[in-house]
Amino acid sequence: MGPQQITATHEQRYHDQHLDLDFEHKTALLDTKPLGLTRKEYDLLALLIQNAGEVVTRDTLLLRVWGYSNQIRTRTLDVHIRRLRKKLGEHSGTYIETIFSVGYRFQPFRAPRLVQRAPQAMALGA
Amino acid sequence: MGPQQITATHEQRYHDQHLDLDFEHKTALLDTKPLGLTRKEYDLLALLIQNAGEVVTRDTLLLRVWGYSNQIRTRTLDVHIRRLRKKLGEHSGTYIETIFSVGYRFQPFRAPRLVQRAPQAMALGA
DNA sequence: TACACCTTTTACAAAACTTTTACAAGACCA
DNA sequence: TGGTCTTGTAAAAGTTTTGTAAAAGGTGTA
Repeated sequence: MGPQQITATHEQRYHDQHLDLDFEHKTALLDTKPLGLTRKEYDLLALLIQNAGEVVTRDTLLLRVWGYSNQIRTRTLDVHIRRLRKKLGEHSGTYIETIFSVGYRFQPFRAPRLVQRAPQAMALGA
Repeated sequence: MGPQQITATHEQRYHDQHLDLDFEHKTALLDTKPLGLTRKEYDLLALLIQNAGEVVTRDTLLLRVWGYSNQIRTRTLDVHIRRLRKKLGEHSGTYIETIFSVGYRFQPFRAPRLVQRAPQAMALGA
């Protein structure tokens, strides 16, 4: 089995084991089923995914998704993050990470390393 | 049974299990019965079908079917969609999808996947 | 002209979506 | 550990978009 098959170049799509985003058509699938994101939810997720692996600042998110300039106090980002996580279901924990006092980070799915089975007894002594 | 028989090439016809459109003669059949569409209704449905599977923007619909340029506020599209759905009857729900704040999408009919029967016991051990 | 049919508008209801509010829970630091 | 700041959450409030029924407006035709 090669490296994780994650296609996240600067192209039209994001793809990993569970999640598929089509940036051109603005659609999102989770385990092949439409995720049913609203527009803001999609924009938010897309921005995070386009910066997968990197922290995206709250300020950046509020600016890029909402057009809010700095210094606006609102909880709408948090609420949208929450709804996104809800829709991502059991994988939300591994996907969207909170960076305290900074922002959020999307982390591409990585299958848990397969548990290495104990090698068959091979007369290794002991 | 082969793949779904949907004929939607760039030709003269659309065909699926219930619906038949003849683009040349501008006729529409639902379960072999004439659908009795008016001209605008037909144009609307035809345009949606010619973009089956993809979202067609309200703006596009208003432009291509009505010749309306942007920024015209009218509910006529909605009214026509409604009458189309009515004529499509019980299948309207699966055919014409609303994409909130964007437009509509025609989705070709797909028979519900047959429930896979449990395979006969095959002595797989255990 | 009168009728039949089709299209558009109007006005409101309903649904979908977004933002705020209020507070709980969690994280960080002295 | 207590205080303070940040994030999570549920629910309410607000906004925008779509659905719907009915009326009004057009168009063609006998």
